[in-house]
Amino acid sequence: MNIENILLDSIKNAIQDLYDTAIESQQVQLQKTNKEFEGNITLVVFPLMRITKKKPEESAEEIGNWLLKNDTHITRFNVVKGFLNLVLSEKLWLEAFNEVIQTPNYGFNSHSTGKTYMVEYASPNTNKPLHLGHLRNIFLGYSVAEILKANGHYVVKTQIINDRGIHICKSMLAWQMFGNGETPESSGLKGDHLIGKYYVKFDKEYKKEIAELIATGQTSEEAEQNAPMMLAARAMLLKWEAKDPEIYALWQKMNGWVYDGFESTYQTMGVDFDKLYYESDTYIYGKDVVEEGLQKGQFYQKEDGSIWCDLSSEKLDDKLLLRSDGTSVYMTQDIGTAIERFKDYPSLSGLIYTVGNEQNHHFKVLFSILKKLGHSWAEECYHLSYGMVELPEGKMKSREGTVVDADDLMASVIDDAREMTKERGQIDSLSENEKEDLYSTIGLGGLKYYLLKVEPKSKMLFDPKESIDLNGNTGPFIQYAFARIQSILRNCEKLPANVVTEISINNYEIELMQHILDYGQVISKAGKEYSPALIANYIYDLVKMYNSFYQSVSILKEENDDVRLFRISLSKKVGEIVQSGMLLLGVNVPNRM
RNA sequence: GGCUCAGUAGUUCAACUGGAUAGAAUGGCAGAUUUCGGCUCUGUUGGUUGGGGGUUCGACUCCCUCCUGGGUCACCA
Repeated sequence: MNIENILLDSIKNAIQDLYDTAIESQQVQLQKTNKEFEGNITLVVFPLMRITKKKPEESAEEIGNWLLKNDTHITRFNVVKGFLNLVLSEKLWLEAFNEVIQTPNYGFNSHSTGKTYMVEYASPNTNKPLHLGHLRNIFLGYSVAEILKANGHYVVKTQIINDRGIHICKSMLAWQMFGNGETPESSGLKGDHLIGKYYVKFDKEYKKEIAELIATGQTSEEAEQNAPMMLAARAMLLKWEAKDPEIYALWQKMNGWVYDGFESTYQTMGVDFDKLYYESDTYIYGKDVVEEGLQKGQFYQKEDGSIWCDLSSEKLDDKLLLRSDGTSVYMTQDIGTAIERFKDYPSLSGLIYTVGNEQNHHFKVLFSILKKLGHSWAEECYHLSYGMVELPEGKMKSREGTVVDADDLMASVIDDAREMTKERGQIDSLSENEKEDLYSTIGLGGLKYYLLKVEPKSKMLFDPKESIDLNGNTGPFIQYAFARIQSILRNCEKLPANVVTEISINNYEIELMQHILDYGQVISKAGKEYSPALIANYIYDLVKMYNSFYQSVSILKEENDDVRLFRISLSKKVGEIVQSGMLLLGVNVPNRM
């Protein structure tokens, strides 16, 4: 049962009857009634003025009277300017609510769309540990994958690991020169942190060398090119490409350390992947596709032999795909990798790339080229572009050491949660293990929620103090509401399958039910717009409404049996939605805290 | 310079894609209750939506033009 659809039909009938005109559903504008007026749903009559040929107030009055007479669901109405505010019967709300509590997986699309999407996120370089920017990326990608599943799609979660190139060689070289055989075991450092340490070391020594060369009279560009460290790193890259056994073994060993480190970070984060791609495999992809495109006339060749794609029809500059020496560029591999993924997963409908907004242009070009190559699925590729995370003191800069490390940050929010929960929590009955789980549920929940509640595409400010705050629009605030509901459910009698629909209910309850009825639409919209923020804000509103309701009535002590059971059922349903919605964000909710 | 995205209470974010007097949170101030878990709730304070013009019943939203700040535009990865 969809209340808006019921109203829609009634309104169409009203227009037919009153003005002898058939109208389309799109011409009927319904919205929630503003708080300051009485009513649940409001019809905006301005767009209908052409049909009624009367003043807005008059038209609204006429339609309102017709509805009152002919639709038993409408109990009252009032008109404010061009807005017709309708009050629906309590019974209608309760009937709709009964339907909600009988629907399994309420809000989720229960029948499969048959479509499969691949969501790519994380995609780190293997020369340093993850940082705050990765956290936003990974939480976003993971959440969008969950939201797509809730919409009935199949999802393959993936990442492409940038495991080759000059940056790795820098770490390898520094380790060879200064490492004395240090390992994660011998140093006690996480593998990714160990490698990161040598990447920094490289940079330091390299700068020293540059300074020395400049002192001998070289320009800074010359010095950057000629510094022995850089020459050695380049030489190492060439050896790697030639699969030199010694270098290759070193590369495998050091990457192995990094993967172990990443794995442990992902585990703490609570995210996973279905399929991994490595750049050391994928960097060769794409060349043949480009050659083939040239044959078919989709691309063109310049006199020097370089191959280009003409994108003037898309109002984009032409894009280089193969250099004159025949080597490939980033775009080449991205084209090849996309096509390869469709070979690996023939049922794929589209790809979602979770990548920062500095690559907006890159993906625009990528999708245009894929379309030009005749891949219809290019239409369903999407760049999930997100804004930079900034700190109160400005941007994160690795050179200035202001990068917030992912492992450190997570450990610190969990510590904070421990402190606060010890002071205020009601957790004496929990075992030590359960307590530790709880601290990470709260700490990480706060962090994830904080990073996801902002619209992905806008840049955001990260204030460490605020991220695990307990008040306001925060994860722990929502978790607390859930824990309180669970406390009620522990102390109540068994609930019947249905709620009695002849009881009298108040505005808090109607507002809550109305909001609950929106859940499915919110999930669907969040899926279409790839926006976890919509889910976060929806849950927050739900919890605020519930808290007001909780404060204003008594639930377990209500004497009327039917009303009490209704209020408990309502609480239970709110709890379930909070839990399922938060899980879409990758956030757990605790039974006690 | 070309293209592109953004600019909303002191601060951090919303605004159902053109709808009512632009909403929350936080901060400040003033209250509630001793309960079904106070990590709660209710008031109040705070805005020329960067400036200016236009489109219409109606603009944060669409168009034009300035101002400010990002990003991007490599035979770099």
